[in-house]
Amino acid sequence: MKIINDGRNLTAECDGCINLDFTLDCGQSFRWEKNNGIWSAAAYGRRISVEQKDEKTIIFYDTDEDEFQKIWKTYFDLERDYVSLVDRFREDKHLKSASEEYYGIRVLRQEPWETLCSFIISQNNNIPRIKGIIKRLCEAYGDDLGDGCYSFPSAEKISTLTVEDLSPLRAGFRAKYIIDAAEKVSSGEIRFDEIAEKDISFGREELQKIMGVGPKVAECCLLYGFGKSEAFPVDVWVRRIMSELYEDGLPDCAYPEIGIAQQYLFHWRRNLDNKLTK
DNA sequence: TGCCAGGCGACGC
DNA sequence: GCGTCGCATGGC
Repeated sequence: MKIINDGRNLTAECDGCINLDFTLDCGQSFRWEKNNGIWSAAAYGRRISVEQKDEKTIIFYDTDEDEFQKIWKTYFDLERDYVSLVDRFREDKHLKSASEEYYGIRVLRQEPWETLCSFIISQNNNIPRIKGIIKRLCEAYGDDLGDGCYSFPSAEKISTLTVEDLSPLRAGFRAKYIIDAAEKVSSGEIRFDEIAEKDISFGREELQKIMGVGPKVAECCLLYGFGKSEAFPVDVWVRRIMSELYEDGLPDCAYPEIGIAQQYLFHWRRNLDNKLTK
């Protein structure tokens, strides 16, 4: 990867297999918005805008090299060799179809707290509404970063709130889960540094101590928030894929990064139904 | 209109 | 341990 710094923006020449449209709108992050070809969001307390110029070139607006190295390189998983990884996925027929149709999906490395909270909100919910709830949460309790952009409110901040305070979010039964998560995280009962460091099974147990966090939410949090690519979230779509195509389990070529394989399969299967109903 | 959504907790057995 | 049900809300 080559970085060009013109003093204001950074241009990254990636190795390939990167598609922002797929990556930022494939159900792993709920905060990105596209306007005039430029994707914008807040992450890690900063506002960031990115634009894809060609199949390998991404422009990072309003950042600097230091911030890029510390945050965005990891956030966009730019150091992983997706070209080789997806080549390996192609050994399987269905994974080949999924990864060719959605070539360039990357699994983002989001903040653990935002990821945990977002996937608590995601349960028994649909993506447009998940986005709305998270947007209202950030606007109500996040920091104003300018241009109508708000940071994701910290666990400490949310732990001072009540279920009633969250009622304008219209999160329904999930509000009490958000509060419980905030309390356990801010008190140190759940420690993200330990989860990041230790084996995935430790993270599974720890996260499921939170009310409203079961196997699926924990798995999403470990995959998207802790970069544990061996995590494998099973939702209704992945369950369908498994029963329709992989009754005997995933193919060997999906291992050990089965979480990344899952992201291709999830998006592929979900959009198949969208196409059929249109 | 009714069905369903990137599930989970409570409950009954 | 495992199956079933209710859950808030609203997108389609």
